[in-house]
Amino acid sequence: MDLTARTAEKIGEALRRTRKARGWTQSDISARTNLRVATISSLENGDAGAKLATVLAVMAALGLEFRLVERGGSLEIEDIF
Amino acid sequence: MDLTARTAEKIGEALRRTRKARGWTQSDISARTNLRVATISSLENGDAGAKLATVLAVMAALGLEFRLVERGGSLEIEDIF
DNA sequence: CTACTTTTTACGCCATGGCGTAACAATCGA
DNA sequence: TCGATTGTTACGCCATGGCGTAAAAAGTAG
Repeated sequence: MDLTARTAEKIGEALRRTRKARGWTQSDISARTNLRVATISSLENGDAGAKLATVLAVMAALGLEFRLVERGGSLEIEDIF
Repeated sequence: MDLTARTAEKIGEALRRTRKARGWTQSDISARTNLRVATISSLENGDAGAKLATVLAVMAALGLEFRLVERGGSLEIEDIF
């Protein structure tokens, strides 16, 4: 699980994929973040208008963090192994 | 340039650092994104209420992209070299 | 097909982001 | 030190996110 994203859609997909990988429902995330299920849904569907705080809360609940990397960026871990 | 962030503050710092590294002013970013200088300033200062679209626009202007990685995650590139 | 779970969408409401514009503060070069 | 560039903050305005609540739609197990 390690996803690159330049768009809200990609971020949404990454969040949903990670959530599913955890075997969690949007309701689970809701409980862990105090965000409504509807908000989680909107975010996973690529709402670019979502607040940064919302994204960060969901990411924290999923145990994820952002890494800001140069586009077309540096050495990939896959390039080594 | 490769920064990890779990908070709006960290993201703001990363954006500012990258912008400086490019030798650009907030006005330059403003021109490339159609966001006001004030908005860039707010974002760089860690506004968690900023919209995802705003963050993505600035990142695109800086040639950055997000990578969603597991927290305390996998092997760091620094661990290898 | 049916019942249950999960996700999506809607309505009214309040809070706030980002806009234009502008002034103020801070940083920097000569 | 001073003028100029860069960055921060403010005001009024409009648009919209996220809230509570609720219902509809989609997905899943039996």
